[in-house]
This record gives sequence, C-alpha cells and structure tokens, in this order.
Amino acid sequence: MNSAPANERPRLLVIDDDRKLCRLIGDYLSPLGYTVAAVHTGPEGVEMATAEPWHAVILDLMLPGMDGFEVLKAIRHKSDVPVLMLTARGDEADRIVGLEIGADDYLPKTFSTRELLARLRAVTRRSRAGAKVDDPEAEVVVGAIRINVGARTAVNGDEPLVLTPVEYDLLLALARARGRVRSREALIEDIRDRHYDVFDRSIDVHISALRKKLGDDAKHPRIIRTVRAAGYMMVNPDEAAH
Amino acid sequence: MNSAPANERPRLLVIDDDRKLCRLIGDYLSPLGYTVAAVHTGPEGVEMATAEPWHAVILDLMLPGMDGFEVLKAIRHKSDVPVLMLTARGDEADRIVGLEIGADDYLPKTFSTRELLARLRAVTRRSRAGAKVDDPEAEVVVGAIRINVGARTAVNGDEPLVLTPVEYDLLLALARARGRVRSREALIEDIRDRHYDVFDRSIDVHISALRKKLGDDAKHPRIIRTVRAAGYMMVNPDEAAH
DNA sequence: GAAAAGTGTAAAGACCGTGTAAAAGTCGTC
DNA sequence: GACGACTTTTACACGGTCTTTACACTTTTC
Repeated sequence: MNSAPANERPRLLVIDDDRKLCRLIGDYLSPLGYTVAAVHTGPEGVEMATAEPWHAVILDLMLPGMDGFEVLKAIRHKSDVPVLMLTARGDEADRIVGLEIGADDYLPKTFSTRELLARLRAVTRRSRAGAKVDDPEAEVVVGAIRINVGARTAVNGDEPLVLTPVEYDLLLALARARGRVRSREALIEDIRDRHYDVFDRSIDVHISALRKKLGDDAKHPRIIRTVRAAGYMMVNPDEAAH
Repeated sequence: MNSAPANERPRLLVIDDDRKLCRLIGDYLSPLGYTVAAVHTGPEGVEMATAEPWHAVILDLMLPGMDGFEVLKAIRHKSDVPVLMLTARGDEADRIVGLEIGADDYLPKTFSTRELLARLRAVTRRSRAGAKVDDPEAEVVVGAIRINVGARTAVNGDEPLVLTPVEYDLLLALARARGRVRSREALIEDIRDRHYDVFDRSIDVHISALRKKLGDDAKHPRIIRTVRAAGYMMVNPDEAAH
C-alpha cells in the first residue's frame, strides 16, 4: 500500500548500478513532469523503495551484491508499488520468475524512450485504477476546476464537465503542469503514446474544444493560456501574477 | 554522442542511391547555410555517419545491398546522431520498427522542401534540447531581472515584461551567459533554428526592442552592453566592474 | 580627416503561429 | 457492416512577429 498519491508529480525510483542509465532516464522524464530518484545498490533500493512513497520503481535485474529478484522480494514484503524490471530482451525464463514474484512488467535493456514512457504509463495507470478504491478523493484542483482522477471526471465550479477521453487527459496533463508551459510535443506524449509530428494540429483543436467547455474565451484566456511558439500553460486565475 | 557541435554550419549527411535526389537536397539546403554531403551505398553510409560528426543524417529506407534498417542499426551502434528516415508515405509498420531501432523521425519520399526543413529543424532541436536538460534552473536572475523558465515569463523589478518569443529567448540566452560576450552568431543559434547570415541584422533589431522594454538607455546601456565587433553581453549592474 | 566598418532603430511587408469550422478518418458497438 | 462518437487532418482567416531595408550615427583604420 505504499504507492504514492496520484494527484502530484509522478515519483519514480530507479535502482540500477549503471549511473549513466539512471541519469539518462532522469534527463528524459524530468521535463515530462516526473520526479526521478536513483540509487545504485540493492540494499539502498529496498530501503528507498519502502521508506518513501513512489508511483513506480524501475529495477535492474543485474545488481552487484544482491540480485534483482531478491530486491523485488524484499520490496514486495512491505509494499505494493508497481515495479518494472530491466532485463535483456527476450529473457523469457527470468520474465516468468519475475512476474511470479510480483514484478508488474518488463523493460528490455535496450528500450527506447517511447517504450519506457508507454510501459510506465501502463503500469501506473493500472495501479492508479486500483488505488481508486482506497482513495476515492484523489483530486487535482486548479482554481475552480477540480479533477477526480479516480473517476476520470471533472467539474468547473459546481458544473460538471462533460469531456471526451482526450479532453480529459489533456486537462489533467495541463493541470498537473500548472504554472509551467507544456509544449505540444510534450502534451501529445502526455495524452497519447504517439509520436509528435511537425505539422500536427490536433492539440490545438482539443484545446479549442476544452476552452469552449470551460467557458474560457480564447481572446482573453484566463485558465488555459497560449504561449506563442512554445505551447500551452494552465494557470490558476486566483494566483495568476499577471 | 557523435553529434556535431551546435555553433557552426549545420552538417548534413544524405545516404541515398538516388543521386538526383541527393543533389536536389544539396541544392536546396546549401543556400540556407547547411553543408550537405551524400553517399550512395549502405556501407559507405555507416562509415561516413560514424567517422565524422554530423548534425543530422537523412537515410533512405531502400538501398541496394543493405537495407536502411541495417544501416540505422549499424549507425546506432556507434552514434546518437539524429536520423531522419526516407520512406514511402504512410508506411506505418516500418515507421514503428524504425522508431524502436532509433530513428528520430520519418520523411515521406515525396516530401516538400518545407517539410524537409521543418523536420530537420525539429530533429536537431530535440537532440539539442535533450542535452540542455541537465540544468533546469527554475529561475534565472540578473540584477532586477528575473526570468521564470517554466512559465517563459520575466519581470524587471516588480514590473512584468511583455516579450515576444524571440525577445524572451534572447533575454534568457544573454542572462545565462551573463558576464560573457555572446556573438551574434551564437545568439542566432540560441534563439532560432536558423543559420547566421552575413547580412543578418535581426539580432540588432531584437536587442534594440529588448533594451527599450527593459528601459535600458541606448546611450549608456548598463544591462545589455554592446561589445564592438564581438557581440552583446549582459551584465549585472550591481556587480559591474565598470 | 576621409573612408570604411560597425551599430541603433524606424518602417514595411513577408512570414509564421494560432483559432476554429468543416471534412475525413478511425474506432468501437450493436 | 453500418451507425455514431470521437479524433485527426485540412483549410483558411487573422493578427502578431520577424526579418529586411534604409539611413543616421559612431568608431576604427589608414
């Protein structure tokens, strides 16, 4: 039950002795809104994984001293946090053992950043769906907008918002990044496991629809701002500096 | 990490057996400041791509002897240079395979020059942005000027600055290089995916606009100094030596 | 001191980024 | 397999922004 709450920056722990890989993952995921921590030994991993709440743990199968399975077993003894195991591609035997002990998914060592993100999302989505039972009030709030993460619903003031799936995901992504500009590229990756294309305009169209439903006038957007040549940014109108 | 440095003419390698197409790309991009080289077989391509530093590689999927994926794999074995694959439009299966091996984007065979340029810029920007991510300074401060990097906003004292995209990028570039002279060439590359053109005066114009907005008097510029025959330099007036 | 080179900046129009309606494509459902 | 709902693409309008150009002015060079 030590998973982290869903209504904040996703927190990710990497347990791998390869420091370069740890930094790589951090570099890639930080701008996407993740908070990434890394430790480089098994015992440290168990300690960190169980001492603090995480949304997911990435665990290398090969660690000096204590192998990944032992680490996983030790973590599972105390926590249900989703664990993604790093392994050589197609290592089928390990795969099965790991899944039986309680790994949530596998990631080949030669993963692409796309792949990493997709699996991470799948894993956290899965556990978040389960967490909804424990914590039905997980909520992201920006001004009058309140997003119920568990139920995938949102309200504006006391008016319920009727959103399509993409609109909901987009609103949530913007709300989680409130106060920071989010590029179209980043938004596409937030809401879809899809590669952004230079001439892609779909984000603009969804933003347009979302603003209409929020009653956010495009000429004077108070909630979803357009940041020219950069992307979109959600602001809390109450605390907006200007 | 064999990508070429960012502060020189962008170097582009085309690997395609269609010599006419290679020449076409060269003819189009050379006047725009690119240095374009071309080879016409897979092995030559791997050799060239890994032997010298390039800003980007355009790689045909269909090559005599050795297909594009093999070439890509061989390049990826040694280098992280951005690779744009040339393919028949909408070849979705290939797209995914290529992206997993490590292509950065796809270009349809029937590309327009506009499209080529847009994708090339996107790809090189992405690889440059990835390298910059280490240092996600939340706020850059020089004297009374405070730049909020996340929100792409800036204030001077307690007055908000209303900046255009280029002005913002320029201010940030100067602020990050505070105390050091930054050449026009470097500034152009900092703020735009464009190469410096000898007759280009636009930086001067933007500096002029920026100074006006900063209330920086042209006769005695204290914040943004002109360094004759070299470029511009931002200084903190409090700690300025002279 | 004159010529050359470098810089400041106003003005203008080319260019680009965005908003949005509408068409086209995709996906799921019965 | 046809319908409906949703998503993406296309197309165009509009407004702001960027670059170019031109000329005044300053500094360096000879």
